[in-house]
Amino acid sequence: MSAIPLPQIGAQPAERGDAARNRALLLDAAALLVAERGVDAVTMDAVACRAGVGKGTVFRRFGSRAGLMQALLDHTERELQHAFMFGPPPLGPGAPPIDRLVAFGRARIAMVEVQGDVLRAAENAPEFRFGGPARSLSIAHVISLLRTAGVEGDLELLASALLAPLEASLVLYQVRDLGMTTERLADGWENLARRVTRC
Amino acid sequence: MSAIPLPQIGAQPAERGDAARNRALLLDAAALLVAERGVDAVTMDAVACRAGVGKGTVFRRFGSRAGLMQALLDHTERELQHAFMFGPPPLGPGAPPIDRLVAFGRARIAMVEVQGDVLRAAENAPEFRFGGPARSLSIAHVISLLRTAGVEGDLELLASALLAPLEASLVLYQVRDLGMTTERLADGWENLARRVTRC
DNA sequence: CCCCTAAACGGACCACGGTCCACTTATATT
DNA sequence: AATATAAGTGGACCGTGGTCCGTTTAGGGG
Repeated sequence: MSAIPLPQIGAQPAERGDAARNRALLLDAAALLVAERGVDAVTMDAVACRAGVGKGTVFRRFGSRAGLMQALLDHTERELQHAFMFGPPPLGPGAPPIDRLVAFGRARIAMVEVQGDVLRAAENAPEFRFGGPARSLSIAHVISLLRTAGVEGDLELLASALLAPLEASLVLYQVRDLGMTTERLADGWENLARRVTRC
Repeated sequence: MSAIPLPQIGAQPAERGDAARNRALLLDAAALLVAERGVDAVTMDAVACRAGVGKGTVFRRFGSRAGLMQALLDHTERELQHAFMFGPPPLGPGAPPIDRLVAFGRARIAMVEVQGDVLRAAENAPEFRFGGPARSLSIAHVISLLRTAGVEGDLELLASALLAPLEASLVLYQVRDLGMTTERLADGWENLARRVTRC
């Protein structure tokens, strides 16, 4: 009897070559569809067809439409994360926490401005929406900033409350249906953040 | 040539008798389904069947599933509106604006506690979600309270930001998936409201 | 009482998200 | 190279929300 394989510890058994290739193919197809026909055209069938694979494969790789959208955002999301963790001030370390917080809010609104539709589509995931890794990191970051700023109280809830008005669906509604500018939204959020962290 | 009918001015041409009867039938059926089998069992087909009408009728009356849910909430929603407009303090007029604001937040969280599922299902309406009458009234109310409290700045955005963390989907996630108690949420929201209106 | 018309009706139909499972294939082991 | 097996694949299938349109009916005016 040989030893149990145990390929990696603490990681999934690694993805098979064809699987990885198909993932890339699917992401390309999806991105292309978004670019040329809008997010509504990103149908699971359409993506599958365009990538030349079966529909089942799309679901196997991404779990759901929202999961696919999430994957589509992954790059941008990581960039933002990297920026506020290691990048230059005021977003990254080095600036006063409140300035970093404000910069963070502005960055997210800017992200909605450019990726709004995909972002909103990704929010339709009962499981990912609030518990996903991106969101969790954001929450943790905001909590940390609040703590550093000396804010007291239930920081977890305060962070949630600060993040809530940055949800893509709300921001898009305010911009597209109410005609608010993103500058106004950003200023409004800064106002909120400063009020919350004041005293 | 006779005068133009003009049944009502400023109102829709009035609903036909059978239409009104069917609306009631459908609402009953939907409420019953919610009560005995949960909100997920409230399928448009199921409601139609149970009410003894065709599916098309459900859509004609309520526009969409979210619209039906909205209608299901109408009574409770009106009650809350009445309470904060005409009811006793601290929710109604007579108490200091900040106390009224806090009471309002608590009331909404309580509403989520009891009608959460329906509320969340009603939120899935691209058009109703933020622009619906209930939401508009809430916004207006909060704006008015903020103004009375002497808060300055972009009150519309501030009100939005205060309402955002009260969204049913978020509250339900915090309660059911994170195990937070509604008391904690209510206290957290009070904390937020007081910080925002402070100074 | 009849007739006319706008409103309401119903259910066939469609598109899409998601599931399932019999079949194929990559890769590790020998 | 042969084999074993877990992973991957594809597309038929399903339920549901939503649309469409030919038919029915309420109810007011003559």
